[in-house]
Amino acid sequence: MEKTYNPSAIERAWYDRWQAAGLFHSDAGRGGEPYCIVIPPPNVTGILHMGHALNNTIQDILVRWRRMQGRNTVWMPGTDHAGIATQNVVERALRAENRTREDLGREDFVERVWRWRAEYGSTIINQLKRLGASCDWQRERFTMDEGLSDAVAEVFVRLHAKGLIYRRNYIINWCPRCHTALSDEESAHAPARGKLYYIRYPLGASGRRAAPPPDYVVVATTRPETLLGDVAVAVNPRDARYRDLPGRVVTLPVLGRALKVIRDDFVDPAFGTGVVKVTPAHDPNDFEMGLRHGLEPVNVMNGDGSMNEAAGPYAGMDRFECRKRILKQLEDEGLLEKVEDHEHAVGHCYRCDCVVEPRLSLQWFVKMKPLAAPAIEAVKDGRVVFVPARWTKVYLEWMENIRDWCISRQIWWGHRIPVFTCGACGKEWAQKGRPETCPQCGGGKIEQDPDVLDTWFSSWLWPFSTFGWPDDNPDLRFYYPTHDLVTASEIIFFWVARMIMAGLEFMGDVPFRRVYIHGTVRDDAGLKMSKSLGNSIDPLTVIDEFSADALRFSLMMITATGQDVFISKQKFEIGRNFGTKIWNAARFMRLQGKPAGGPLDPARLSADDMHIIAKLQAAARDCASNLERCRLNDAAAVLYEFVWHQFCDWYVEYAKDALGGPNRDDVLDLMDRVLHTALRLLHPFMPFLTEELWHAMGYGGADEFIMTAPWPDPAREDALKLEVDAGTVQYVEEKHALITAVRALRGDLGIAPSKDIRLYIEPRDAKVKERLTADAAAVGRRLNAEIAGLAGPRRKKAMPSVVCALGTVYLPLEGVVDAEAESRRLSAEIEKADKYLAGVGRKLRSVEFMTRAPREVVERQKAQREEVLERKAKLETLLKAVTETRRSAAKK
RNA sequence: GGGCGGUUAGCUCAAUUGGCAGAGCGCCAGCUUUACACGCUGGAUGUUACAGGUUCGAGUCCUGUACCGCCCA
Repeated sequence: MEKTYNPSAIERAWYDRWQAAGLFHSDAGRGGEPYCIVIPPPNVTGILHMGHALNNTIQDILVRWRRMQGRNTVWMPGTDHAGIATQNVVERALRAENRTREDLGREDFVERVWRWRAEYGSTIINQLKRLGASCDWQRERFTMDEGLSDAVAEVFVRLHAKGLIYRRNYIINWCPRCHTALSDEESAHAPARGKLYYIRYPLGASGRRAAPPPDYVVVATTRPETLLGDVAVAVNPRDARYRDLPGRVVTLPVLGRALKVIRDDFVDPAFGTGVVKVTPAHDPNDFEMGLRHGLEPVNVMNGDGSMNEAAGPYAGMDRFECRKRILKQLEDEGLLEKVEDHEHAVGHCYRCDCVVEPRLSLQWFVKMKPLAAPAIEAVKDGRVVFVPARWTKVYLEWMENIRDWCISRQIWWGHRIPVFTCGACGKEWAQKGRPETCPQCGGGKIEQDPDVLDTWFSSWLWPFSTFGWPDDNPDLRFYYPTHDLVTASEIIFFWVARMIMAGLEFMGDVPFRRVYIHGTVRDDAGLKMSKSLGNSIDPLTVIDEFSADALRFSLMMITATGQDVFISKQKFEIGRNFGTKIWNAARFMRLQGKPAGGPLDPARLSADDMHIIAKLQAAARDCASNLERCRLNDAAAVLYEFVWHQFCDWYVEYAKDALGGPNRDDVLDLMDRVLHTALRLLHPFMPFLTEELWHAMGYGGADEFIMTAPWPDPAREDALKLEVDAGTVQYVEEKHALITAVRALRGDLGIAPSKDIRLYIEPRDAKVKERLTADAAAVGRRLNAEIAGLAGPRRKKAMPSVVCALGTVYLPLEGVVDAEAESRRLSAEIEKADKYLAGVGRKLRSVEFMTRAPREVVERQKAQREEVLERKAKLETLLKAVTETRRSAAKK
């Protein structure tokens, strides 16, 4: 075995062997208790980033743990077709050839996307394999697969039949670059520093005499180019300033159109001047206002963000250029009163970050309220649980204010909307598959709706479409509902909420029982990692540099449950160093030879043996309970503490002595049992290293794997079920404290670590004396000292000493003692004790504390006071000896 | 504007039901100690953001303030 673990070749080899042995595959026919996770399908155009690494490490840990527990475990993998993103990628490639998708035509373009997918679509899947993800790859699905497409059509037809899908001319979010409608969720609001333009709209003729100057009203807007689509101006009915305005007519600048003045509660008198322009085709609120007042919208923009014929002189111009020109014209005509800085939220396309344009168009929608109601219930009554629980509120808030879902997209890559129109009779209907003839008139000239569906319209079916729905089949019955869903908060509305709705609607049951929402990966400065910021750390680079195990373990150590995680390269040293530590502990054991084996004989166990067994039991228990609660960082920390600090720092060091004595075989055996158990506890976190060591240590045959070894079970394993005496454990802890204290004293006194010294221990009582007698040699070696006596020194004159729980330790260092320093040290200790006693004394003298605090708390305080009093007395005795020594020295 | 989260050691974060605040990293000192310098030993470091309140007792519960972040409108 090498001095340091060399992971790269080893990791690839084990992953291949696991796959070859079929260990990732689950078969419903095998029965048992299922455990199922469906992967949040990564975008087929995606490459692995730290968010994926975190998300999938968590899932893999849960899955590997359940698999070892014997559950029939499946982790369903796959990718989604990412309609807009994938289309963009392929269009970009076409552009390089100076071609457009229109040049190719719809059929050839879609064919071209499939070819792209065949070539590049498995990049992220292969990267997940490098991470160690134990997905059931035989089941890998893609949202455009035949089966999943069938599920999409089935769902559309069912909802359409129920009246839950409708088509409507409505204001939606339009991305002028991707050239399609977006759902509200896909338009991400980002604060933008814009301007607020105050524009004069001349007052026109009304029934009455013209008003005295000024003969205009001032309207404030952030988007002056949309004034071309104005059909009215509005004021709040309670706004006293404009009581006389409604009923009059104003003239739209630039185009000279006559506009009504309407009164509407929506208008905020505090915004701008209190007079707003009403542009129903280009603003959602104006659209609603338009409906209330029967105004005919005027659409002034094309799908690509250029102005259309309704924009008059500005037709054909880009929207931002148009803004500039209009402002120039207004200024020239003296209609631009002023311009203010104005910060406001602007929608951006979540795929291309382009500024989203609210646009009136004919789109398909899903009516959400009826679907939301049961999904709200499912979370309220605990059928679906969020971890951490605070997300419940976020979910419910959104669900209770849910708006209809715009599902049509004006792109080509995706599931085509299964709605058909007869060219002969005009009949429109939804159905699966391609109809030959019109069901009404029998005509054969049939047109399919050109639009495709939102990608999330297939993702929301993922927990059951991947198992073959709508066909009723054994897999679906066995694995559904799944157990845990692991995802990030960004996706709660997009995906989690919709899956719960779909599961209840189409399966009649929730899609999963628990949703674990983990944090966002950020860089060291707290910024979200993103390609555009250039602050991302590539997980593959980390794997190359530190190993997948190091990446996984480090991520878990630093990611507090549900909190955001701050990452720098340096953080991955945690996992790498830990891996090397384990590797070397195992290497040490191997150098010592193999144990004989056989059952554990409690009669042959020393106090240290008992102690490490107790710690192992606690680690196994705490690890499992933390995994149970999704507290993966706590589980990782428990294992780190146990392996490094309990096992390596204390037990292996103890073993170094015991190996030279009569208990050699017992110690070899126990170290082996501990490592054997610890490796299994660690396997979900560090699958590769543990598998490698499992075989290197000979814990399984060539065709056996730690991956499928049983999870440590306290009911079945010798060391785990052994009952350990609490007094023995306490004794060892106190012994460790004594060793640490004496080491510190040596350090204080500047005694070189290599210098052999003698020391006396005056034990607390006979029982401790008996135990220390057996341990004297071992304690001495830990301190590089000889225990010269266990009755205290013969002459109690001044010498460096330290008071411990087990007793007082004396270092007889004739002539070396600096009496003054020793006196200072002891005084400081006494002072500390006094400070503590003062605090406790206050409490114990307080009538309120004594009468109101629970009895155990009072008892604990009393016991602690006794302990500290005793310690103080010992310290005082020591100080007295030092003082006497100093006095006699002074006399000389 | 509404909601949520956060503010604890130099940094990143812990702290079960309220009971004298911990870890990792970093820092300082020492170390060829029978695996490990990706290591070993020891050490220092806190007005728990601020102001009130409840309580025998508050990092923890309540109210308010400030700042940071996220989500929604």
